[in-house]
Amino acid sequence: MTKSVEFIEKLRSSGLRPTKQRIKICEILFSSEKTFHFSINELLELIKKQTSDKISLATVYNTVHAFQKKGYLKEITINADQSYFDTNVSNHHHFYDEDTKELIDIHNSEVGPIKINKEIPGKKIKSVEVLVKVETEK
Amino acid sequence: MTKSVEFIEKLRSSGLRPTKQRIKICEILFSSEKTFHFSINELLELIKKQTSDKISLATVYNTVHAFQKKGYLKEITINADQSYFDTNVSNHHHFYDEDTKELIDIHNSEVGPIKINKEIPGKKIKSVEVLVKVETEK
DNA sequence: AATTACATTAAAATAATTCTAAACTATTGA
DNA sequence: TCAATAGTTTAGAATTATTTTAATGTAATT
Repeated sequence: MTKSVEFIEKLRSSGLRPTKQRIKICEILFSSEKTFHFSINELLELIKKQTSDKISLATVYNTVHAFQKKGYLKEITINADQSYFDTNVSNHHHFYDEDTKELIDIHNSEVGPIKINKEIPGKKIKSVEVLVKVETEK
Repeated sequence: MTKSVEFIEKLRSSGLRPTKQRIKICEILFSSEKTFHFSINELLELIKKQTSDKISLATVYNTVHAFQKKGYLKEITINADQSYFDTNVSNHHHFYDEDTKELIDIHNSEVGPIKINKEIPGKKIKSVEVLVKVETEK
């Protein structure tokens, strides 16, 4: 359980002013060791549940994007319907169940080395992400 | 170069009425051996260029989704901004250049076997897709 | 404490996509 | 062949996610 002072430090050190909205969002996103996935609307719901003073939708968008730019959040793109974010910013992969819309982490160590036998001159690999689509057996 | 009669056959055999809109879209998408990626708007542009009678936006959406459901198109999700579709429905992977927004196919044979050392009881793997993000070297 | 630069906000704007319901057309079967 | 029907197309309205605007508020700097 990280404390507000640490979030203030984290924000300030990355050039973001520690406003009460940002601190609150940090608390929601980064207090637990456990990482998780969320959509903007799910985050809004969490905010509503955890605080009485409301944070505007625009601020939630701004903050999430700012955190993403700083590398505190990672965007996950599963479908084009909506953006999802991941508080796990380490290099990892995902299972996605199209039936249940569930998204489950696959740790990097749970995927064997991936060999890409194709090169494009002038282009350098930044990341390799695996998405495993699954179905729930009936 | 596939001919209209074949598209009519293809449509009919998959339970889709061969309307002139669908036949035209088939011609645009499936006439060449080469596969390609497109967004709905890009497809609209292609339609405008290749025919005088216009096809409504709703029909383009309907048709693309119908073709996707029948397995003639595959949706590719790179970012949440927009949907992209691929006329290459075989199992394959992609390079994506975030600088140039370019999307390049990686044939299945160009990726080594991918070992997923994680199982989720009750869930069966349907597909394994690799997205390799690249940057253009400056 | 005053200034300045950055943040937050509600509301409006935008963009992609879906819905609606009326008009149209391919198919079916008398 | 032709009417009935079931599926299709369409323009435009509706919806949804996201971004912009511009006014107000607040943290940092002097």
